[in-house]
Amino acid sequence: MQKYDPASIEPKWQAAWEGAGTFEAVRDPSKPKYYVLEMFPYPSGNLHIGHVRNYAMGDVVARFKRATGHSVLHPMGWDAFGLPAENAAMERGVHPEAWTRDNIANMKQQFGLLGLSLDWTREFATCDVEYYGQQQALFIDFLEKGLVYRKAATVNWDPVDMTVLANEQVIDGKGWRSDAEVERRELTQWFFKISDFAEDLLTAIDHLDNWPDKVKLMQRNWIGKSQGLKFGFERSDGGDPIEVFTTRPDTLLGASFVGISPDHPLAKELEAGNPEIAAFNVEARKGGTTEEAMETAEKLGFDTGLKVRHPLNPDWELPVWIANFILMGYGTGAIFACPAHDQRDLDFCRKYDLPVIDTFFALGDDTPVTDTAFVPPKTEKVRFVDHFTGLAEVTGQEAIDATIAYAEEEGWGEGLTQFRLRDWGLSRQRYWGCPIPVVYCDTCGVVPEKKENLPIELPKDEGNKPIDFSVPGNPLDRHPTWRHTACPKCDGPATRETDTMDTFVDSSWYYARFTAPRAKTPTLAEDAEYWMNVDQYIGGIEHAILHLLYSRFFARAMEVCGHLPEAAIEPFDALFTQGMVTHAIYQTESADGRKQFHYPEDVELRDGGGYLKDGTEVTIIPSAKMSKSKYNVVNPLDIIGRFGADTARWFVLSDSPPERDVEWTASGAEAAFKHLSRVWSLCDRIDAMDTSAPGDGDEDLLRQMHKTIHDVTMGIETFGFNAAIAKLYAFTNVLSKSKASHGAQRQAIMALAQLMSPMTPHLSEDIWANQGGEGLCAEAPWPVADEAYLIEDSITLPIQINGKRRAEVTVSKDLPKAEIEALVLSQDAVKRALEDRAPKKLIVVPGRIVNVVI
RNA sequence: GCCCGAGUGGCGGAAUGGUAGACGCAGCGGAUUCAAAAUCCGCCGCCGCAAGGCGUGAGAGUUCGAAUCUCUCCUCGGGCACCA
Repeated sequence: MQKYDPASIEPKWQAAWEGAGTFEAVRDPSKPKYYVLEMFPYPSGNLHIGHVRNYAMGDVVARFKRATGHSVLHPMGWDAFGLPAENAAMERGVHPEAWTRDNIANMKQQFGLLGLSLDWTREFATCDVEYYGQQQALFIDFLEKGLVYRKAATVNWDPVDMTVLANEQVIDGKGWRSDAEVERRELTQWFFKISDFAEDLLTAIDHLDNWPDKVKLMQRNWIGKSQGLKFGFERSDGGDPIEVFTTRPDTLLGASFVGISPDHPLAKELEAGNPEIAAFNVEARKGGTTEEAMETAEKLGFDTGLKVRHPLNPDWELPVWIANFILMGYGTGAIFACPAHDQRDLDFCRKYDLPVIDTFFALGDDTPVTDTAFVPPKTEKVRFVDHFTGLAEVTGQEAIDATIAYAEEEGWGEGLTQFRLRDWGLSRQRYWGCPIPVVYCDTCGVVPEKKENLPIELPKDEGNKPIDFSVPGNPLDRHPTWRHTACPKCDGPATRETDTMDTFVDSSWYYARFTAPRAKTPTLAEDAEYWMNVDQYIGGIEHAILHLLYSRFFARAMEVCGHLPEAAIEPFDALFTQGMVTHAIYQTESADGRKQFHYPEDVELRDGGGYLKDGTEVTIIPSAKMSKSKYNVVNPLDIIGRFGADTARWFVLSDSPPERDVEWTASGAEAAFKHLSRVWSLCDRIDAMDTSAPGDGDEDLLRQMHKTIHDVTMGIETFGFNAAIAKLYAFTNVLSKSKASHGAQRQAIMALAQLMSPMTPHLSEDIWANQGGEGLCAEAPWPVADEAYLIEDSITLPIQINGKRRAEVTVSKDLPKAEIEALVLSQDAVKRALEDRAPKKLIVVPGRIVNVVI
């Protein structure tokens, strides 16, 4: 008897698939197409167990669709620009490109071990000049259509390193390297006009039927459509009015002060003549630019001494404050504060001792606001204290509408639809990204590069020397020659834009590029028509908002420029967001209270606890995100080396539902391997069987087989991979105990191999060949369940008494209701419970359950 | 701070209004073995000798019937625009 040996099986079948070109996507008009895409990886250099899960899922779909007669596109590429390459360059003195290319080579080799059904002929990296050159062409088209523009935006500025920081490089408000307090600073930057599509991006969500509700909700909230009032506060000193937008104009009578951002033009104007204000603004600009940092930072304010007039009462003056929690890039960069009905404003007013005026009360409760603001609900009735609209009991929405109508009538404000969605700032002051193809000319101003001059390549060095990444700042900026060029318009001397593009730009259209990866234009109409849209997109929930929204915007913008057909403006028909692979953390604490982490291989698990070799008990923190510093990272290569790729694939797909996190356990992986060995050795048994006599159990086995075909097919179609695998386990148990004939068993084994093949393709291929299957299992059509076997003649009905299961009865499937009722009432358990009384009610749900109500 | 999601045996989970705990792990008993590993067979929510009772984070509600729907609370996780 042979042993299951994945190390010999897996390379063999990988070579067979490659030789046959099984996974190359071809446009075949005779078949329905299916485009399955997993979010492409960042080439960190090493395959992570999370990758195995993500790509195993996509591969299940791809292989299943291939088997069910589709022409499948399942490509792979690399999201290769980004910060980690520059960090590596800084730390190790390697060039970002060299580092990235090495990583890609490593990861590609590791991906190869997994036996994924990928079309590698379409591979590209976003740092390939052939890719980012086309991205530059897109940028120029967008610019011509008015979809890109420049404006000032806030960045994190490290005053010591004199460099822009990514949010991730800001730790507790300080620069990660310098430890200096980060400031917010304004730079002129490029923006995509995603706000042009805000309404469409929002309403189109309604038609994304195969997206998770969770993601759709997050996108809706992100776009954040709101109706409000825009109006100006007249300044008492006669200066320009301060424009304000509010979604709660109904609380206007509770106004306490007018607040402006430290970056508001007025704040800057005041700064010039008042050193105190200048000093405050510097202080207020400290801290990161994230919404979280803004919202949780300690609230700081400065009374400018200016006054404005309340629009509803010219005699009522409000002070103007500068406040650090007001963001310039949001609305008009100025607000009116209503402390009684907004918690943030309330906190601020309590701190600076500003008045709090109640204008709403909950019905039946006139307690004035103290420490908790009362936000008037929009749809429930509340008591509106001031009666200028003539309404006493109104909903928040009615009050809002009445106030807007009043403002418009009186001519001091206008109703406005505002989106939370801000335009997408794409400029990055970094080297390792796609250069923005724009030139600045003293005579002609901002000029897009001519398309024939594309691609604008990143310089590999600093002219005469290698780029030194340890020097802060952008190497493109200090490059001796790169930025100097001729104006595309007047041919006079000009300078290039030295900012590069956000890496989100790279990933916003790669799915379209996969349809024609070698084209001399961003896309090719014929290929885009055939392959788009992505039928199934799979990736992490962490991309629920930005990447997916940007991609939806890009598809629309590309359609405007003629790079995608109109049908492809919503690029992902179905989306699946998978969970993480987690692993327990093993931790001990030293005498001084310092935490120490331990590698899983150093911990012995017994009696429900974990112990080190010297007997010390470790604390086990289950299901933690894998992190190198916590010593709980599982290397998939170790697993593949020990058990093979099929085991790794089988394990990450079993146990947990795919959208949820799965915890990696060594015992789980081992169990997966044991199971696959068991399936593999079932073949031996068959060969030893008598071939002639049909067995007694044939009917039973075939019934189970068809049920399993049905259940597993359903499971794969609905992303219930864990449930499908459970059915396969159950069927394996049935099969291994079956006394059915050789013929029936052989049929069952072939079906089992095929049903497992999306998950364990190598093993299945081997069984297929051993049992004399025709051609490759990967190219064989999917088995179809015979309906005749799925219908049971008799069914077991559970009997509930008052909703609790107390007995059961087996009846023929078309027994009339009256006879079922009689049968139920004759049951001992039912008689006992009834004690000669008649039941109050008898509910018979045909084919499901009976409930006796007493 | 704001937004979103998840809580079911010792553990991962199944069941999306109809028999709670499928399937797997761990554990227990047995077979095989000189012995062990591997393999195979069986048991396995909790309390109880049993009959029976209890049981899906907590509390309430809707329903003949709730893990599933509604409300309140608790705990954990994710996202928040320059990480990808």
